Amino acid sequence: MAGMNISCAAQLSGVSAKMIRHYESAGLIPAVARTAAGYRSYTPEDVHRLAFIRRARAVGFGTPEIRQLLSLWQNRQRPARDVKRLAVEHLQQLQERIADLEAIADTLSHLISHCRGDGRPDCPILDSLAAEDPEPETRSNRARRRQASK
Amino acid sequence: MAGMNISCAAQLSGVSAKMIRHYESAGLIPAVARTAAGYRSYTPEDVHRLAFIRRARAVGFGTPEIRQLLSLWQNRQRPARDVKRLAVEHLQQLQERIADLEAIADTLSHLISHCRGDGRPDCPILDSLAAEDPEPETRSNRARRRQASK
DNA sequence: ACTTGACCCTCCCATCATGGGAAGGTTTAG
DNA sequence: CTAAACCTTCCCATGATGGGAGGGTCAAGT
Repeated sequence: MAGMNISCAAQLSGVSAKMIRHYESAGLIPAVARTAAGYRSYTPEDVHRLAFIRRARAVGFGTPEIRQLLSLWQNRQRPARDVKRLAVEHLQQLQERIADLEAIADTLSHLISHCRGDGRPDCPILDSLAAEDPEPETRSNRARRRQASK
Repeated sequence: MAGMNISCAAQLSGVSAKMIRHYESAGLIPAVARTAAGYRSYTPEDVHRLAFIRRARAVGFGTPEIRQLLSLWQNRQRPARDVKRLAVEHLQQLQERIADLEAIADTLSHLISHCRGDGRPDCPILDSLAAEDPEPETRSNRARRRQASK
């Protein structure tokens, strides 16, 4: 019945109007109904779908994964296995990113702890960045090796 | 003397030719010398600077921070304090991102552990994403609160 | 000398999620 | 009837990175 405006749908779903249009153009949500004047008109179901997307994004899923999640959600016959596999893969990616960031943070805090940080110019942080030889263990390093070993 | 080609500089510095041009247009490195034909010509110093940038990026610094690091590096009179402050701020950001990702990963692995993942369709992961009410603790949540409390 | 392959150049486009903003039409309350 | 508050589409920007097209250049082999 009462279709609502995009800004109303935005408030109810917690997704900005900007992003709602974006998701529509990205095909995450089907094109909704329009009023005579061309205004988008949302049903509560549309809003529910948008909120689903918001929550999926909040746990870090990207557009392609969300697309799959939505289709699994719609499908009453889905095997929970498929959902779980998707989630586990995503979790592994998250854990990789966390490990990468932690390695970086460790390197950095190591450097920081060796820097007196007073008014004098000598600083092991800059020294390390300027170092000729040693290539420290970094994300891009390991990513490169991962690539190479594929 | 022997200025080198961009691909040579790329190999020596570990920065792709693509990114070298990019850093130049972004102003991270001054425009280098050109041959008569317009080819960029790099000195060992240029390469050193590029490698500095690569290492700075490897510990996660972004363009603006690297800009500052480079100018501190050039400046023989810099106080180590300034370098350290930059690094500490960056480390804090890293730790925030790590905490955010860990919160997400925790939520996700919690959901996963409750999903049998067999051939049947009921799945707490989808249920949670479709949930009407409870808004789980997420990065965007806290970021929003941080914004709001500023 | 001439061809060929390996370079180099500059632009443009795409990613991913998000927002800013302009130009212009619509609706609604005063 | 007007002004505010909507709505629409389209373009641009972020940040790091790569792909590719179209076109010029250089070095080595014939």
